[in-house]
Amino acid sequence: MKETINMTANQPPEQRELRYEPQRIEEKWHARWESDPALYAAEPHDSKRKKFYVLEMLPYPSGALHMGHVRNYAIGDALARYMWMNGYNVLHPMGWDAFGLPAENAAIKNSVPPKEWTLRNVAHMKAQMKRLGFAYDWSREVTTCLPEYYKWNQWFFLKLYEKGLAYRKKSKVNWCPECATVLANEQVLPNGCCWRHEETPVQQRELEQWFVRTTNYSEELLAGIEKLDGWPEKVRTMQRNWIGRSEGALLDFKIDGAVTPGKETITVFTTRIDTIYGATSIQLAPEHPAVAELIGNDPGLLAGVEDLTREQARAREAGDVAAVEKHGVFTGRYAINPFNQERVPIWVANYILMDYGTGAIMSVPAHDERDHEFAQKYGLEIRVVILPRRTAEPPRNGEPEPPVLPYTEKDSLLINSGEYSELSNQEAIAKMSAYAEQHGFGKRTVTYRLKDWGISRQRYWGTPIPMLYCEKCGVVPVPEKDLPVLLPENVDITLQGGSPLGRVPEFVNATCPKCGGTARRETDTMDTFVDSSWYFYRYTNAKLADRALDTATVDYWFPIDQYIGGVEHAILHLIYSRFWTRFMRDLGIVHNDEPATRLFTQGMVIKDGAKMSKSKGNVVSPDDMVAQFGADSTRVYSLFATSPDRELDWQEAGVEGVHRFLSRTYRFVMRNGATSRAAQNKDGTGASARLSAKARQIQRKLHQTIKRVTEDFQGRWHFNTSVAAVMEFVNELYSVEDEVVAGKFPPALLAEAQRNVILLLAPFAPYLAAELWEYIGETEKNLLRHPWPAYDPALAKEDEITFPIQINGKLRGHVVLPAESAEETVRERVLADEKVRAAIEGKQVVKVIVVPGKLVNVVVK
RNA sequence: GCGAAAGUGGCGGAAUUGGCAGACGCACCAGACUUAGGAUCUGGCGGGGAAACCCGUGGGGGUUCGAGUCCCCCCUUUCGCACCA
Repeated sequence: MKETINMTANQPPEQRELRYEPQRIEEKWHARWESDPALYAAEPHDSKRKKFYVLEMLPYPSGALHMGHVRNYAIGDALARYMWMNGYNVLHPMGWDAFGLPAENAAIKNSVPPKEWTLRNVAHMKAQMKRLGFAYDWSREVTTCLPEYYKWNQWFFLKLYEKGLAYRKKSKVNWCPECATVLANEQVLPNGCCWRHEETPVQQRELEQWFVRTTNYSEELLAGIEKLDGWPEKVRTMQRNWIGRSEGALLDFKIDGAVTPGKETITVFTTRIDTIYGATSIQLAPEHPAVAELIGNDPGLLAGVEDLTREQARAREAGDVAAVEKHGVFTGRYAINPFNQERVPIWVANYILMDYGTGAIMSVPAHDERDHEFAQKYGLEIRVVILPRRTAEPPRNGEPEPPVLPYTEKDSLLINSGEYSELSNQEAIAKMSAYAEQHGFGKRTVTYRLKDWGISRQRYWGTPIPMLYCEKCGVVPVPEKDLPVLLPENVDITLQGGSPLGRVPEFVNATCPKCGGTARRETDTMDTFVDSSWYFYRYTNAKLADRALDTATVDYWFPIDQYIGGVEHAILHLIYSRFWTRFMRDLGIVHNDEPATRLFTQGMVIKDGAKMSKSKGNVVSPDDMVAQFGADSTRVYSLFATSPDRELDWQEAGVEGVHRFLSRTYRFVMRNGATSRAAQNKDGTGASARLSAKARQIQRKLHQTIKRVTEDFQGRWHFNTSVAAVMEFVNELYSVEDEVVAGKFPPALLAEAQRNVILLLAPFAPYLAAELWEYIGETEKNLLRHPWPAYDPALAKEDEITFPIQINGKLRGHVVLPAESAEETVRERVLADEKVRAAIEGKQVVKVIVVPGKLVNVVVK
């Protein structure tokens, strides 16, 4: 007999208690957990236990958590709790990426000081996180906008400067008019727009800025990617592309005819020196310095080049650079190919970029698609100089033109290349490079796409760059003892007129520490990506006052065992962090090369097929979900809807479904937990011989469930199937509830089943788990200190197997046999089966395929 | 254009090694209990067919006793890269 659950208030109290009320349960436990801050604290670094550092990317305190955050933290929290239960000393911290533009924009709009606005948001979001039940060690909280943190940004900057890794230069920089500040290359989207303002094209400005020499580590950052086998291949590829290494040679072409002394040559960069006999022109970027020299004052040519410059700029803004039609202007001048002394025309073309290589190329139309397109358009000669060995024959007249291919295969062969003909492409590159070096017109080189990191920002809400400009001594660093350079408060923030700090005389006017004379303070602040490049080290000892970090503590915790965040940081944050780790290693304060051994990038949360956004009106607020269904349901749904690496389409009905499942679990334990409590004998596993078939089935299913959930944690993190497995088991428990109520079910097994359901749910639904754990009378109050359940493979094993029987590969029936049946027995039993005999009547059995434990296929003719 | 991932019921998704396609959940349908049901419980639920059966994992070929899974060709979607010389 089943009890009826009634929602109305006039029901007997014992029935009302069966109603799952997440608000009541979660508020109760929330209060208890609040009063015990040590609950989720990691042990100190001299702990003998094995450590596990699980980290989720710290949020920007924009005002409120969104579902993407919830999902990210639900994944990390499940893992952290699982590792705790597996006996690890777990570090699971959280902090705030608290400097940045939105605070300033809010200040302008609502006249709230950025600090106030930020800290208020931090307080609110922290409360949200706690309400969601995430198990963070708040004693290690890091807030990057506080002097106790940014002081160390400044200290690191001084070290960068000291080591020659920070320098100041005037150069063209990316300027976002909307942000009213400079952006690093990494912060410009592929379409040439700002990473924050996805539709605002970035402009170029000439400014004097601080740069960090990330390129000193280009080679190492690239090589290191190979060892990061715990990172998604996608992220590794993106980083490889971003660093963009290419090996090649610089070659000087002499300009034919009269030129200004000192400007006699044009240097090209090529990765294919072996094709130089096929070079039939030189192509310059419109902004190449030699252009003025070559075209002089010719008004037609000047106008032509101007057009090319404009086309390039327009293409960059349109974001579809490769699709722009190639276009060029012949300068009327020639250069000399240093290998065969041939005169080749010099052109200016819109497809040549000034900021890669040297801004000049040798054009080989037969072996480069772009050059080919250009040459065809302007009727330039296309000369084949390399072919695969098998077809190493020049094309004859009347034959179709050979395909334009780069031909880099080992068995390729040069033709029409003087003394280098008959060499393979690799041999030719080696010999020709050596020849060029010997004769002083070229050298081997490696080019990278990665540029130095421009970190100056003309904004207020960031770390002040600790530098002074003295009239006498020039650039002078702030002495370490004077750190931090405090960010002044009550600053008038506008988007006009450069850095807001420049308008604060008390800040700007300083004394030179070298000569005691008057000095001017640097008024730019640091890119906020500096803050996030090393914050995870600070967690290991967040309160340390005299140093950025303690090396011994970092050595214990690092590298991070599992880093979890969005793929949108694949380049920006994750390249800067990798750089910063190496910089700190070379300072001798850390000993790891990489910050994190494993990286997991979770999928986006979308709704109705689109990214959640205010403008689309499809934003789901975590607060609403918690109010309606509770934190546990919200969290479990975010894991159950799909696997964590995939895009998640938020469906409220799905949250309801999860809520229903948790209710069912709650009700089952509330009804039957007392039996459990009474069962003092907790060894439910030993008595299998005496169990009824039904009880044995529950026991088997229990062990299978533990196995499935455990394997999901150890493998692919498909928590959707973990949750499904527990659902199946709870359904199974319901199927024997009649027996349970009638007292016919073994109490020890029932107790074991309920205990393990709670333990299996603990990483996903911590509130419900705590409530039920207490209810069944468990004494170890902190579930995280309770060992993760182990399964017994023998008990998980099926005694009997229902073999699917196929005839010629089509399913025709089933035969139930003991699991251990010998192949021969299976064959006999199957062929003796009535249905099988009927189906093969009058046919010849060719063979019988028995797949042990799986299925049987009878092949007949 | 190049590269990667994906394509399975009305929907979200299961099915690590080739072995019962559609677990689990949502929605839907029927029933039970109810004054009531947006609660709960029971059952059903890929398509066709009265049934036996037949068809079914984007499309087309192939390998195999057996293919969602492996191979070849094509289509679509998403993401990343994109005059990088």
